[in-house]
Amino acid sequence: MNNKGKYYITTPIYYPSGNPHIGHCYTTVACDTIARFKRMEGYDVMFLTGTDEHGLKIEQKAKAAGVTPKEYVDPIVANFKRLWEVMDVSCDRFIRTTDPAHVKTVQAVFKKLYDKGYIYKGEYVGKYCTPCESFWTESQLVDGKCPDCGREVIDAKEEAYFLKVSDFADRVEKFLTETDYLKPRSRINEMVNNFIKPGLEDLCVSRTSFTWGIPVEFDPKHVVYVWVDALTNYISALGYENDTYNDFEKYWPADMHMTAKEIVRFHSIVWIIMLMMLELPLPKKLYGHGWITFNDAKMSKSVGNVIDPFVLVGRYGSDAVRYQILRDMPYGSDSNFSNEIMINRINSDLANDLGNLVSRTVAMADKYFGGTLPSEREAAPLDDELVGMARALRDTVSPLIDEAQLSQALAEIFKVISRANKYIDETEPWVLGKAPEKRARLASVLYNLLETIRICSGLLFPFMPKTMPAVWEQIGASKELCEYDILGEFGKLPENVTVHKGAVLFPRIDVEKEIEELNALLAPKKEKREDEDLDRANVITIDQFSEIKLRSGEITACEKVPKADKLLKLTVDDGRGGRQIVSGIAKWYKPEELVGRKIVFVANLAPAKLRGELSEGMILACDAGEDDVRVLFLDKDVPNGSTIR
RNA sequence: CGCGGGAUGGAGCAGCUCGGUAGCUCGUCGGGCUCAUAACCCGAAGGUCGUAGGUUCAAAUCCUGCUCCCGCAACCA
Repeated sequence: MNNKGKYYITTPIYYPSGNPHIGHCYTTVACDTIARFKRMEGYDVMFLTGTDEHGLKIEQKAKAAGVTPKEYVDPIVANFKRLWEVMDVSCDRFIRTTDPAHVKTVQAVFKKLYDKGYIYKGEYVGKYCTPCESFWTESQLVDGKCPDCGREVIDAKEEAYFLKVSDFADRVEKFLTETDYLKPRSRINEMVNNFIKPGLEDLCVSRTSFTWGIPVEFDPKHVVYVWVDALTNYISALGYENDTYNDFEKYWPADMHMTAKEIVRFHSIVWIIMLMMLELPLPKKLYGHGWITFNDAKMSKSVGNVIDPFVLVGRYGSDAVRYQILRDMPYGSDSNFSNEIMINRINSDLANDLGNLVSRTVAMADKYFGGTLPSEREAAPLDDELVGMARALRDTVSPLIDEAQLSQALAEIFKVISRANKYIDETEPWVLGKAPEKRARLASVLYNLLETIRICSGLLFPFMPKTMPAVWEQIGASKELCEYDILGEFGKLPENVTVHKGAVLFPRIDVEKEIEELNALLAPKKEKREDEDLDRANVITIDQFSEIKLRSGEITACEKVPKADKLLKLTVDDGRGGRQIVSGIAKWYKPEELVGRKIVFVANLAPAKLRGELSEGMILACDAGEDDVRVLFLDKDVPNGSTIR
């Protein structure tokens, strides 16, 4: 194997506020497959993944759970690592933003950008509302007053550092439109039209309102905020500005950053600008993939449709899960996931086509030749198409891998597998087996099949690293015979190859039975327990509760807020002359359904402007299952304005 | 008129850049085969290519209007 140089590939670092889900699996497994393929091709690969552990949300969750942020995050990070092990993810390095090396790099990068004048302490005149203790930008103000409480605001200097991204707008736009960096290309317009053309706003890169983060060295009451922390992982993990690692020179720039589409924005604009500021080489490719959706809804913890990857792997094996999610994700857009889709895919492709092809081929070699092929051969024109396809396969697949077109790559491989199944029908080995004078012809047929399987399984190895070695064992191929260099050649198995019948590679799954069992298993009891634990850990006193003034009220008028698809504007009789409340329930209630109904509202909530409409209070409603919300209605005879306690 | 993507036989998708036979996978039905994990192979049924116009000898493909879905952004107090 000749060395072709280096290849650096990264997943995003994941936010460990909850356990990993199937969406994390997709990105990571896709990168793993590419990493394995590039290694096979002879590249010196660095495959990085990790976790992004700082931030307000984790600080809050930890507090609620009564532990330190690090204590909160550690077991979740361990879960990520365990999942990657179970999924056969061959990452070379795992970076945590809490690693001392990363901390050191972020501080150095922050200082460097500051020294170069790209990071500055916010000096624009911020508007500050003293009672609310909140900063506002000019554009957020309502009639020049605090959008929260409507009171006067004063000029104040915001204590935050900003990254001066605006100066680089032209250069990033040029980079995005004139290079091959961002894929799929349709995202380029999206980025340019949405974020660059309207004018890039300087990015807030430090916070003083929470402490769970990397302190700014020269101004320790600030912690570094999100993107400067998170994006820097791609270079801190190589040892840029730290001594823990030392392969920055070797691996940077990245050959492939892969992310889901929602953070393409930060990887295509902010990251590029940061690197320009640091005068570092720019990464070569960013692929923004779609989401795995479940019944057409975005994968989300709150909707409760998370498919536990551990359960799936436990039932079908890591290779089958890897195969399905990679096969069904179209390039650049979303893919739908359901138990049924997964099982059907496993059955039809892996069990029926691939597994069965291996099984029938090996069985025939066993039956007709006692497992070892004789060396006589007799070719026929019928062989040409299959042999041609198998020989060309490697060079068809390889460029697809470079473009992260994994689904397409699998489709190409399975075309050949399909052709091989057809070839068996055409050549009718069972007929040849009955005629002693056709021995040589039969040997050729079986040999062609075994060779086709060798090539396909070799190319499938990066996708399904656990099962393919079992295939090699069965067709009598050593690992060396499945190396990349000879996957483009036909006829590498020894003439007198010996097969070994083995266990069924991918057992067929009984769809209906399996779905029943899965549904029972995947009932969302786990989520609920987590919620309960949080409730118990997060108790308040009766005094705290009584600070919230709940009152009854009657909706006397109701209309949609224009240009807002979630908002309804309610006029509520509160027994004191009435008030207006804006509520985000337009999706579930029509205005006319609400008029005349009695509801519960929070009477002492700070007023706010929503989409230009004043809202004084909040009406109570509850989550009612997946994507449904029900308002709490009261009996008709409750007087308006009564205290609720 | 905030930005973008989509609407193709029962399901999921390709085709549209460079107009001229609507293709693939799954499912359904019929047949073949028996080496194989009731798997494999062949064939058939099934599509006004969202809608209304326009350009053209000819439009799924180009142009215009409209409807509906889906992301992002704003907004769920």
